[in-house]
Amino acid sequence: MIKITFPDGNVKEFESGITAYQIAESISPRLAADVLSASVDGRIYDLDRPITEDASLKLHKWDDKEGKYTFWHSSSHLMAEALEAIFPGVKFGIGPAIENGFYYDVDLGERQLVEADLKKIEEKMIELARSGEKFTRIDVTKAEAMKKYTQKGDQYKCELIRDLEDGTITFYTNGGFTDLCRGPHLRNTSVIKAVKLLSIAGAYWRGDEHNKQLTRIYGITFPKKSMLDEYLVMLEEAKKRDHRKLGKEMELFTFSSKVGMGLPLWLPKGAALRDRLEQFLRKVQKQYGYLQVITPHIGNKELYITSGHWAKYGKDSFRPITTPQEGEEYLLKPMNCPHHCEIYKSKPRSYKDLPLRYAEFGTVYRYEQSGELHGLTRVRGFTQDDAHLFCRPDQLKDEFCKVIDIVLYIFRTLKFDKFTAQVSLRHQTDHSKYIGSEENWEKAERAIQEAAAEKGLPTVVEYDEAAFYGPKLDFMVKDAIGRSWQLGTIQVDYNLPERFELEYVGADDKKHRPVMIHRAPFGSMERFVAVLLEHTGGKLPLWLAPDQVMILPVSEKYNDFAKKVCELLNNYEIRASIDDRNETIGKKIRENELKRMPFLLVVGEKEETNGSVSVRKQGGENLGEMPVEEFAKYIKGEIDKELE
RNA sequence: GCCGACGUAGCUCAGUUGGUCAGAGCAGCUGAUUUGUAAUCAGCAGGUCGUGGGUUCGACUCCCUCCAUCGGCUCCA
Repeated sequence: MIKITFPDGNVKEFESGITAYQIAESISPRLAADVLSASVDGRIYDLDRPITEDASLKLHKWDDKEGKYTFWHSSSHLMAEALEAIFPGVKFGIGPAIENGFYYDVDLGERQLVEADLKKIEEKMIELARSGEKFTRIDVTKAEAMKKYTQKGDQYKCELIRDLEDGTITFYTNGGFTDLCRGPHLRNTSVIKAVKLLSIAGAYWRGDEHNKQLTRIYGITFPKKSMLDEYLVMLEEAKKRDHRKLGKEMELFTFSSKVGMGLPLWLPKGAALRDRLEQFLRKVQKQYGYLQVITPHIGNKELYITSGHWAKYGKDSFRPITTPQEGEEYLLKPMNCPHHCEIYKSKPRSYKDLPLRYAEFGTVYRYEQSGELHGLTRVRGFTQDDAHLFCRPDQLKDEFCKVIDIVLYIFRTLKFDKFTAQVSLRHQTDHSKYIGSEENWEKAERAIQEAAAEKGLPTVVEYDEAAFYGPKLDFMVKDAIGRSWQLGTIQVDYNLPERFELEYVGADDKKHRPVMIHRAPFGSMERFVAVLLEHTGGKLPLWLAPDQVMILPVSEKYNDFAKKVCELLNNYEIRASIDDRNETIGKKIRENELKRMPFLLVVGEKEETNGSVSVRKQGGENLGEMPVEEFAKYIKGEIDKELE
């Protein structure tokens, strides 16, 4: 008999060799039907794999990450089986489960896969899934494994096997398809009810561009047809929220191939929106003691040799520009920190001066590969909401807390309710690649974690994710339809103070080296606007909306009254304008609704007589007739509420 | 940069095997209408069919080059 410990602490005895599936069955048939895989002592197991020793057991269903992972991983094998049936001789790379679904990298030789083939593969997958093939696991020796794939002529699998340790190699078979795989897998394919292959893409073998490019097929599967439908609706929704589409519709920004790819042009409404965001942040930063600075768009190459960026990024960057007479080399600034360091150095600093917080909406230029550019989220020229805090080591934690406060305030105001923070620390044992003293690193790593804990941030700690110059804290937000985006970042830096020989005179009258914090709560104005658009679907909060109020005269007879209303609202600094086109009121309402106008004011004979407006809120809610002044106060009140 | 897809009017998109196929809706302009909470009517104007070459009696349609866009890969100070 063996003892099985359940997540709730319960312990039950079972015969040795029992499987997770049998245990689930013993609890309830319903559970047995739902369970997809299990964790045995923290390692994921197939349901039919015998358990022979005392262990802790956790059963995974569709709702668990592990359950989905198993489901999709098995789905990728199912797809592989279908591919082999349709395209005999296909060679396989790797086929893992990913966050949303799975993919398989395959080598189809000379054959070209097109989108139309996906349908065929889907159908084959459904057919195979229906037949309820079992997944069976066998242990094989390295030699056997090698032999099989050498015979099959699949050099990719051979390469994978070469790196594996003998005695740990397993094969999984479903139907006529056998794959090198660690597992775990579903018991059989019949639980896969809905299949959608989403796209085809190229992917280098092992992610190395010197290797052959394989065909990557992305897909997703579900245990219920209705779940697939929901997922497809979500994808449609995501398409509607695409910031590139919204940016065009709302006339916020555009691109021009003549200006250059990845170089956004902000249109008047977009520029105004961005300006409001900047003012918002400026105001908060002022309260937190930041000092606004301005630095030029270019910097002498020497500056970047000093900072080390030239050595590390120079060759992959925009080439330097040269002065015609002296031949001096200048770089378009790829970051603001070196400039800010020189501001720090502009005069001797005392410990009493610290912390010093320099903020700048600094526009930077970075060369990104052409294929990597994407709307406003990946561009070649962008403006960071940058600031550099120079402080004493003992001030680090406090400064960190304050930065977190700013980030949280921004998230709260802009209704990013779901977020997490990633703490990126050094490799747990190997510290050879990091600059800065052991003592300072420990202090900083502790400071970040304590600050995050004090502020109640939900955090995930990742080792070996720190930059060589310091640990960092990155913020991830979830948008309204559940997608994750990385926004702000806070980074500790020991490198630049060293390289720029930054100093302050301590209370002991000796020279000390300050610590630097880089931080950008938005990340960049471009990226933030993009995420905000996708989060809100274009329905921006009132205080940010490019237009807040549209006045709709019932007919041209009331244009003069509309003008008066508009002026009055403008005097209250409300962004109002008049739709005085010669159109029916119905059409004006429809079009302004489609433009997501927050408030529509209908004015006609009744309103002119009463000096009032009839208020319609975006979406159709009718707030009724009210005096113009009252509406002005109402809307100001709504804006104040948003900014509380 | 690499692989694949795609590029027709300001926008969204039709255009069959190369031969009345240069089209529609919206937007724009002109006129009529003077409108009460999601599309009033009529007319007009808009495109070297991304670019450059080639095949052909004839190319939006077939082939090649380049450019841009989209989906990925790789990278991200």
